[in-house]
Amino acid sequence: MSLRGAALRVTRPRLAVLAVLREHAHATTDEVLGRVRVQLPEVSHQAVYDVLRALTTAGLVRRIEPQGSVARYEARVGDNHHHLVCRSCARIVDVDCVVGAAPCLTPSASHGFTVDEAEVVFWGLCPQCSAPSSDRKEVL
Amino acid sequence: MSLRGAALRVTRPRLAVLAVLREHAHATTDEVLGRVRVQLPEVSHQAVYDVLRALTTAGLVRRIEPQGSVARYEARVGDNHHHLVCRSCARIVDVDCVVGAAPCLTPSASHGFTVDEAEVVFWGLCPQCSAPSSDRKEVL
DNA sequence: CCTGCATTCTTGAACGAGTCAAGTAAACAG
DNA sequence: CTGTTTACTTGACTCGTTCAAGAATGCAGG
Repeated sequence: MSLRGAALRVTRPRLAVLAVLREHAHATTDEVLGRVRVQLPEVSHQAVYDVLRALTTAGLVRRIEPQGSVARYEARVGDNHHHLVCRSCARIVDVDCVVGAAPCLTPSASHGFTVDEAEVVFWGLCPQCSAPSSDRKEVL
Repeated sequence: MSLRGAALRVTRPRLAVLAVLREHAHATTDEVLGRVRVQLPEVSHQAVYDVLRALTTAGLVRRIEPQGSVARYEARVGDNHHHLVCRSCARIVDVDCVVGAAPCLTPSASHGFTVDEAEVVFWGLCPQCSAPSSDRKEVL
């Protein structure tokens, strides 16, 4: 069990949050709370905040914050993958590391910084939203 | 005057905000407000929020929101440059487009998305914070 | 140089994601 | 089983940002 491996106590809320994130990537705290409550109706919102923070700190979960969105979480960690975000419907999909791999993740001039991660977000329109007159779902 | 070019009325608050951002890149709304008030003590915080939004919409200013930070603004626009952020002191510096240019800005699999922008944030430690025992300024 | 209207600014309240704090409950080492 | 440490519950609160109504200002046209 990954919780034990991270020296975290195994509790119902933690197991439930992990299960939710494995099923539903890029969920917001609120969405996680809602889904966790299907199984554990009594969990508090504070518990979910605490759990998400603990899991993030332990590296079992990754927190992302695309512009204009509240924090979202995903259970896919350790592979430094990136995200593609639709400007229209806010859909998020994972993309593997950009082509050419490593060279892309080095800034041209690092100004003396020791860089340990390159975070990439691709912005655009998803297939549904870029289709001329389909039943797109506009955000807002 | 860039304001006229963007079909925006020329007002004191707008001129002041633009001037501040040209001097101080990556300033928060609050920092902008403080600096603007040196010249125009009466401006309201709402005016600064409105101005920043108008300038951002007009493309005269760019809004960035690094993880864990409030919104920041910069007057350098149109060149899709990226940012290097220090995990320790939160310092932000600009970096030109990553090496190799264009190829880096194409996701390996676009899942049908029409991508129009690749936003890159490099995380690490600035020279001061990565120096062994200098007088680093920790954030927090 | 005026006039009038649309836009912008002032004032003050409200919103919402996230955090703090104190006390109760539960995990797990021994 | 017991005790201690770590989680969770409850409820208040912070802070960046937005909303709303009315006053002020920029500027096109006369």
